[in-house]
Amino acid sequence: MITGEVGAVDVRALEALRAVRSQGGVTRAAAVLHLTPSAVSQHLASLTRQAGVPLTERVGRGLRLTPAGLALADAADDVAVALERARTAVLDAHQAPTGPVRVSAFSSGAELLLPGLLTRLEGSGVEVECTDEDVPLDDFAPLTDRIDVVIAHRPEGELAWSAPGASAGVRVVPLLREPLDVAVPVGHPLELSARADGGVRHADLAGQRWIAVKEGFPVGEVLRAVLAGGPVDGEPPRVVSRINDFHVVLELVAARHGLSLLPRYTCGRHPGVRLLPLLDVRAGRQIDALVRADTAERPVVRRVLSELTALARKLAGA
Amino acid sequence: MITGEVGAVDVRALEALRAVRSQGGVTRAAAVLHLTPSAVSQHLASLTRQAGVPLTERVGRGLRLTPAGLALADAADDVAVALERARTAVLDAHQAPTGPVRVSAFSSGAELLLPGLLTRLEGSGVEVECTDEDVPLDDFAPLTDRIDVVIAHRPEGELAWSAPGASAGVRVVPLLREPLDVAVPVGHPLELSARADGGVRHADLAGQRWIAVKEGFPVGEVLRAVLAGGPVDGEPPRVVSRINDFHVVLELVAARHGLSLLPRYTCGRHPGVRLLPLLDVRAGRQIDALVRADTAERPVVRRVLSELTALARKLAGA
DNA sequence: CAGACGATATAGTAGTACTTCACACTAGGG
DNA sequence: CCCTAGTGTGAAGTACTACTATATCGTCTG
Repeated sequence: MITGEVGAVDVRALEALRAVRSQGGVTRAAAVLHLTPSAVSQHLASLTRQAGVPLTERVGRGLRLTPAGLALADAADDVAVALERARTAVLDAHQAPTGPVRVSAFSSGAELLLPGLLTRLEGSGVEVECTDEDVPLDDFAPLTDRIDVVIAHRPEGELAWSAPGASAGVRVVPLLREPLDVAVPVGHPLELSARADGGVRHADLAGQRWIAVKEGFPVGEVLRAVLAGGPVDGEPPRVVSRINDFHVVLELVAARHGLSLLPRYTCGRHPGVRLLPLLDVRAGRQIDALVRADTAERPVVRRVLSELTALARKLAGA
Repeated sequence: MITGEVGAVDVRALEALRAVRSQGGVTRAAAVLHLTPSAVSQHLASLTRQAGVPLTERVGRGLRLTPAGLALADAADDVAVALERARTAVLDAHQAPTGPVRVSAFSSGAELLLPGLLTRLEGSGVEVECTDEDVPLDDFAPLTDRIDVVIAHRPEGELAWSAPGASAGVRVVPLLREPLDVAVPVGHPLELSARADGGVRHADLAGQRWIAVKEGFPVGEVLRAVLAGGPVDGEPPRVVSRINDFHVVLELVAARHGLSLLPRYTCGRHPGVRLLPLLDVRAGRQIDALVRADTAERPVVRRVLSELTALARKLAGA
């Protein structure tokens, strides 16, 4: 027997491994687990000792899971799911799903979905605790360690949420697709030309000044893709501002400081701004709910998800 | 919040619940877990407290799982499987399957299969630890808590191993079917009549004296069923002895103390006994390997099982 | 080269998971 | 009938192990 340490693999150690994978480091993993980095490190050491194979490798001053570590983490996902199923099997079976659920959304998604969600769950015993979390694309998945249901958005078509392994064990529940329109101030030449046509075309966008979101944030790539459909009129498009809050963007557009690409349902009500559909380019964002596989087993969470999808269906239909 | 106890369900408590189900009691469960009954009882209490629903109910001076308890135990099976998968994922991945495996068989099955199994695994690094365990039909499944691979037999056709819940979480790997023949001493009238016919018929068995196995043991029911095909010649068949060891039975048959129903492959080599096939009644026993679902995930165990099935195929073909 | 930050190692501590022991209850016999 | 042998359960004690606190080492940044 070469195996230095025999005995059942510890579930908490597996939990630590999962956290390290999703958070990308011992320190942050420790944070979401409410532990000290030392404890997490010891868990990793214990697992590594049992495996005989290194599960982590140093990269810079940080840490990364080896292929073996990733494999074990995947297995750990199944363990977590099975455990949650066990708890659900009886522990919550006899009573209606109730209790606290942490839900987050990026700000415009929060406006769109959270009020309706709260209304639907009023008096149901489900206590939705809301947060707004607007983060770069790659940072959505790790949030699921702290937050049960993460409402996130991404440029449509992209696989996304497929980060190196950070999003393993995270389930993606598609909610709705929201088209992105060109936002122009009332009275803008494009508005007039669009009145006949029903929208604008790629070629119409020549020489405009644009307001985009900050680098790395979800919808930013879409604007770049639309404009890069070919240098418009030979002249490269200019991005004059980078603003994340759509309300600010709307005000800037209304004040004729530039155009922008904005989601239709969320931004369609500003009196000084018209949203003009893009006729020859397909532009949109996909809104998803991100849930960890084990979290998704909790009946309360399932309830919240079903309300969310129902709500989204209604919104997309209207 | 009514939930008195919050916090993750303990895997060891689930393990205890599983053992109580399969062993049918706290004391025996404690034995297979290498714990005291008190510890097991406390685990049950902990789970019950979290569930809010009683998981066990008293019956006589013993104990039985409630439906809720059975449901939770089923979920616990999945947890155990997931954990074993996790361990396998890495811990044993890099090395060929090796190590100790406990295998048991009922005595005649042991004769039939164990020598071949040991030969096939010679020098493979798999250390097969053999035991012979000949127990009543219902007691085979619980053995899987102490023994990795339990080779058992049952009257063919019966679902069997479907005891109240004791066999939940136990996988059945069919090995081979062995016909049961009528054993007669050489020179017996039936032997002569069978020479032309190729076997005996139900009607031929009138008025014979029979040697059966003890009450409750696997093949006993088959003899009863064969003879009960209708009172043979009006006269009810007489069972004069109850012997479990087939070698003893063979000696008794050879010494003309009665006939018996014996498995063909295992008992066909005695010089003083002829085995005559039953022509108009289908009689046989099914030989299976019983393995707990989580145990079956261990690579060494899978190796042993694959060798066993291969060996059985070869035997059935010959 | 400081200095900040990340992971890890060691020693100490607090909690918990078990055992031990004592008890309550049921079943079966003398 | 009581008595014994069996069952599961509860309370107190103990040993362990899972975590924290603290210190150290390595790596990137200004």
